[in-house]
Amino acid sequence: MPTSSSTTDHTRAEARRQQILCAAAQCFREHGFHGASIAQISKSAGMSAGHIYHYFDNKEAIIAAIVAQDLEGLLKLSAELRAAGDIGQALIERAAEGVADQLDPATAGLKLEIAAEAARNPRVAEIVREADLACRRSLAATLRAIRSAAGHDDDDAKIEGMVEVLATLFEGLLLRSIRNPELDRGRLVSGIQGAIRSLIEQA
Amino acid sequence: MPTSSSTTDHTRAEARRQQILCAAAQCFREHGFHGASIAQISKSAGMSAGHIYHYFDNKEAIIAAIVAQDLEGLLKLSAELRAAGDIGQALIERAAEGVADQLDPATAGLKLEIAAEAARNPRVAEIVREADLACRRSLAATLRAIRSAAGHDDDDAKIEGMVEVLATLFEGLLLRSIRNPELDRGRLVSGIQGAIRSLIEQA
DNA sequence: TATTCTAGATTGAACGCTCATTCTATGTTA
DNA sequence: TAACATAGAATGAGCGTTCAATCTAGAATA
Repeated sequence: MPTSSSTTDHTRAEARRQQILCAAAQCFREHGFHGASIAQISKSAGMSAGHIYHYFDNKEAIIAAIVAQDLEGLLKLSAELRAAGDIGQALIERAAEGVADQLDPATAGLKLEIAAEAARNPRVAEIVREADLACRRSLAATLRAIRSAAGHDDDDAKIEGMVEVLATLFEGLLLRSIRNPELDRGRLVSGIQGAIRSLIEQA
Repeated sequence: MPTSSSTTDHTRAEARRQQILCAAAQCFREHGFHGASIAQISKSAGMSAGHIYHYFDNKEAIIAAIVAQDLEGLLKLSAELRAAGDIGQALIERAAEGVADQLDPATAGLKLEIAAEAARNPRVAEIVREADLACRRSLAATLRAIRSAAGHDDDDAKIEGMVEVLATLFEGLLLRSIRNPELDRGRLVSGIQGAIRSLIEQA
């Protein structure tokens, strides 16, 4: 049964790859992309350092895979949002979850690391910008639906501006959780919700 | 004249220190805290690697000094704001400058690097959080003045919530400039100004 | 003024270590 | 047996850091 055996191999290899990515994500979170070593990652993944190179060409490829994996979650979330029934209500309700998510210091650290790396590594920048573009498109469609349901007729530029402000708001949370870890999360959630509401209800 | 000679020495040493910090900031911007080496920094500063250790105990001390220096600018800006005549108007006007500043990719990269480092390095985290606290206090006093001039009587928690939303908005810009470098800056400025206006005019 | 003294500025080589990566050899499985 | 999985040692480069040796320029001395 050659098909099944090849499938098994593929599955096993894929599992091993995932194991490396998981270990790498943890190491990157703890020490940063350049602070984490292959030795640390391999130890955390339970295999030899050399063996890592059976699955990834080099360290940068691991970084790129982590970045891509992290941004996939972002795309999935924005797609879910667009599929909701009452989109306007969903946007504000899901905002609460989204805010809580962004305020988790464990994930925030890695996301900031990714952004900082994107500022100097063109390979990472490309991945990040591609995901951002897809996310903005999805969010723009969502906002357009909300606005036209409320009787507004906006041009593209206006919608794009609203998307940027919304994105700014969400991404700022990543820094807040680190700069002020004792912040009142509940109050911040309702503050953000208020800001979103007045954003989408503006003239 | 022993006093003058000692002063000269002190000035020279301080200049040399600053020279190192300037070179380090550039290297950190280009390669990150852990990607930049002492050899690179010393070369960029025009001195030997060993000589750096006359001015700083180790690499982490350089990082800490860069962080402290970067955050000083933040504190200065928030102090200036509080000293303005019509504070409310000043806040919105200065926001334009502030947004443009945050959107400069050269500085944004270093600031994100600092935040990411703060997420895992307690020494850096302490510096960052101290500066954030001072900044929030200053901003809270500013907002309180604006609100009470407009006839609102807010409790501390409400003001703190507004401060957090404002901070979230500004800090989000650091990520936007990297994730979407072609964004329409003019439109984003007015979008942010609108959000600030409705934030400080809320019920 | 000419000479010596001195203390800080500065260098460049050297240290021990860790890095990312490669290579070789040995299991393992089908 | 053939192909893949895995380990672990080896490699050369680069790391942060130290240190003994020089340079420099002003102070003290004569």
